[in-house]
Amino acid sequence: MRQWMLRITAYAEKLLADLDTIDWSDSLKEMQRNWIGKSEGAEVVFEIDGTRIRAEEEYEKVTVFTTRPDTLFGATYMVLSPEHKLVRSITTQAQRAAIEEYQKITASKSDLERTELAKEKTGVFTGSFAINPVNRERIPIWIADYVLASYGTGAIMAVPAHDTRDFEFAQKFNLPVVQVVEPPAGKDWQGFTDDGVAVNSDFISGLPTQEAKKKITKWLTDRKLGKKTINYKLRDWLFSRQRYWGEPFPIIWKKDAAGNLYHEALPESSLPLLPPTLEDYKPTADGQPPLARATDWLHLPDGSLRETNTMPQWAGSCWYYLRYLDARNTGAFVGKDVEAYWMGKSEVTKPGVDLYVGGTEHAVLHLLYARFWHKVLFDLGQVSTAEPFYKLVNQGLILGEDGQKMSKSRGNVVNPDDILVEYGADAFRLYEMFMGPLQDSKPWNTKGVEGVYRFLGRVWRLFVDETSETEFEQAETTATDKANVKLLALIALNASIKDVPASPGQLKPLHTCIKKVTEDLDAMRFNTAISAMMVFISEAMKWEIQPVSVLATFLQLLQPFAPHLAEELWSKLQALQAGAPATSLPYTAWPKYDAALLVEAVIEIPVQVNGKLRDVIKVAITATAAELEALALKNENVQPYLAGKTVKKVIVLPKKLVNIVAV
RNA sequence: GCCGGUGUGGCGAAAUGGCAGACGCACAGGACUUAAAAUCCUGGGACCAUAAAAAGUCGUGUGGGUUCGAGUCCCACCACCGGCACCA
Repeated sequence: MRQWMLRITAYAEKLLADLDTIDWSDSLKEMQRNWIGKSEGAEVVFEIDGTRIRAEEEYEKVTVFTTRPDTLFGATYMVLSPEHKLVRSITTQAQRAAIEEYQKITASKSDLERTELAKEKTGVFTGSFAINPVNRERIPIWIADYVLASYGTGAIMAVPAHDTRDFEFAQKFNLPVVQVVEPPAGKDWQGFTDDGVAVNSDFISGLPTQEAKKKITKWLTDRKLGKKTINYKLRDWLFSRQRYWGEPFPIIWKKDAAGNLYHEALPESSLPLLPPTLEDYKPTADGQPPLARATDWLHLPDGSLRETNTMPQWAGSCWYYLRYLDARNTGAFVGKDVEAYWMGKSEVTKPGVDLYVGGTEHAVLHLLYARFWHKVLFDLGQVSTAEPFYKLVNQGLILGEDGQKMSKSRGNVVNPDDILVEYGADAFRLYEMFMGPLQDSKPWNTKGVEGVYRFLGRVWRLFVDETSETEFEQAETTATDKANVKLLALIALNASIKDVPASPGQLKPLHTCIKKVTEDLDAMRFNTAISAMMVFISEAMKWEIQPVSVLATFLQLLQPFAPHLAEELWSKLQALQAGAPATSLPYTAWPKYDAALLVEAVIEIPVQVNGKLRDVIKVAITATAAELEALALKNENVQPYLAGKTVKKVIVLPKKLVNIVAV
């Protein structure tokens, strides 16, 4: 079957290097690094003994990949993957049956079986020998399924003394183990896989691992027996599917004069290419993808044929954030100006998507694929930035009430719809933000929703007159038209809310709250921002008169957390404020706090003796270090702890604390 | 096995190296009520003590270390969560 691949491996290096330029969590970056799996090493060419008849002929050769070329002198055998193309030609007559049997067994195993049954090493000797290029030693060539055809060259040199897998294999099949690395004192050289010093290795003996690698790689390169190589675990991306639902490829197939097929991209003028309407979405009888059923669509007037594979689901998720910027643009996938405005860097916007919040389940696939597409578009000059998502936050998983992952089988699923009906969207939203840090996984607790629901109730009662609410409720029960919005007009504000200037004692808690909420929003610490608002409300409930200006500012702070409630109360407040323009909350300027209002005249200073708290004293904020020290030393709760001791030192931090060191 | 993260009351959690447990849940006591719900007030880490308190001792997974002072910094270990896993 002919399939399409995207050459993501060509971007492996950029995808890896640019991780350093983006603000993602370490764990996420690490997952991508592991997925890309860069490893530096060398390819080494081994000749196969007995594969030439005359001296002037070349031997058959096998190339292996190793990250430890410095251990080449310790290679005591070689392993090819069972699928390696040379296996057939080098297998001797005596070994042929055993080899073919082993290949058959391997082929019948799934990838999963091959790795899960990995405890015990298996393999078969081919009967042939390779020649170690550094010392001309003959080493046996085996095949074994612990060597993967898809990685490196599909062949390895085995150094059992310094590789765990090779060591296990050598033990099982009684192959020789030769030490070529001297570990640090106290460690056994057998199975030692870290860096050490080369031994028994001719011209690299005595060199530390890193230098030994360089020297032997150069030696091999000079003699054309090998070269420095970088390998990636990242594979090219199989990008076609044989089903209907997916974007069709804008590709057509033609025949040249000799009758050979070749393909061409559709011109930009015939984009976007839409899928044809089909009655039947199944593949054709002869195994063609469903699109082949649309004969009118399939055949172009000039005799060429359309590609019938479709793209996988990933295709859309790789660029949707760009299309969203300019979704109605019929001339391009996104307008250049629009793209530059939203994705480019400016004084107000960060480069790329400002903030991307998503779950870890996308850590390697979606997030790597999207970065790849974006980089291709960037190299084509179609987008302004090299990365799509400079700042990314993984929200934590909400677990069931039992602390387990929610799942139907466990029966611990909480349906948001039920919560919305019971407590409303504001309470639901507020609770999710209040539960704890955004990035953490944490268990759901419906009682906790009641807590924030009660807080919203307190906010409501701070603003709304109770008797008017009762009237509203009665009117609502008797009303014939339940949806009558005018009934809401019955709800009146508390008489204690007045358009009067705020006192310093009222401004201080307000500005404390503005500061905390502002800072916490920036750092996405929603839980502590909400806590600050709870503290403010408890305070404001104690006041006899609530100035409109103070409550209005509070609503601005509440708006991002509980938008519906805040907007409703805001509209009521505006009626009280003479000449206030009728604006909607999200369009008002975010409040600023006045640091001067937060300063305390008298503060509490903890007094410690040898680091232990003994008293707290109240002092003027202006108290000097000398005054604090004097006050602390003569403090009656402190005195007993100084009795019979000498004061060695007194640590005084004005506005902070006093610590007396006494021995 | 390797990589990343997290360990603080009964529970969710706070805490620029400086009063551990803010805020919330659950719980207990009280007020209002004929009663309940709702609401409001009060209490609360553990231990020891007491009629009740005060005072005291211990306390942020475990063991060390740095510091006048460590939940916070350093070293070792344990447990849990997530990811990768014969990648040479």
